[in-house]
Amino acid sequence: MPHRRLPRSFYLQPALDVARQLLGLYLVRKTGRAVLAGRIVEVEAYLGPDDPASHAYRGRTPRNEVMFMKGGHLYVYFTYGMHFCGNVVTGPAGTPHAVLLRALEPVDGLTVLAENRTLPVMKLEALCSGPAKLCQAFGIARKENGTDLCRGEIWIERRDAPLVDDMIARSPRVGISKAREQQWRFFVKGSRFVSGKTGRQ
DNA sequence: TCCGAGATTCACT
DNA sequence: GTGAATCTCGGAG
Repeated sequence: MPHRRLPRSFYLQPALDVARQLLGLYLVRKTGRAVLAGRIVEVEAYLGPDDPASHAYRGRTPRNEVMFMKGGHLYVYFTYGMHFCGNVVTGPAGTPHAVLLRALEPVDGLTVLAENRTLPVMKLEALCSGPAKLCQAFGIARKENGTDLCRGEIWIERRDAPLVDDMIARSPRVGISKAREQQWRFFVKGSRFVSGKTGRQ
């Protein structure tokens, strides 16, 4: 199957649909040294004004401006004083919905991915098993905020057949205190690469 | 294996 | 000033 960057139309769908479909796809970044790639195994949807846990719940600010762009852009934010997290913006312009990339299964460029982590990473499972870890491994930081996944050197592509529903699980989102009742976290059932304790769901 | 706390910057109230 | 869509280490059980 040819490796192909996903078209804009994919990202213009509702956030929950994009989140579900992102599982099993590949995040790719081309750098001067290598091609980095990881299979997406865990995501969370954030639904803007309808979602108290979303950064865009209280409207537009300089920080969340990228979320209001049209789908297909990358929203990178800084948190806890030391971490970056990456989101895929979804929906048409003016709809501040996004999908947080929470965990990847490392596939290509493993050496570079490991070098990018500030601490030595002995286990493959720990390389990208968390939103801040995968951003660090892929070198995603402040200057990547606003990157267009349809044009830039970072993109998402399909390599395998889509996952069937049986392989996907849902749960409440992680690390937030609001809207805990919403099951807007999606992950690949049984994957060793989801965040948290190995194998735990 | 589980739980508690430190690290450390920024945006928003 | 406060708390945050987190990660890691160290100590207790």
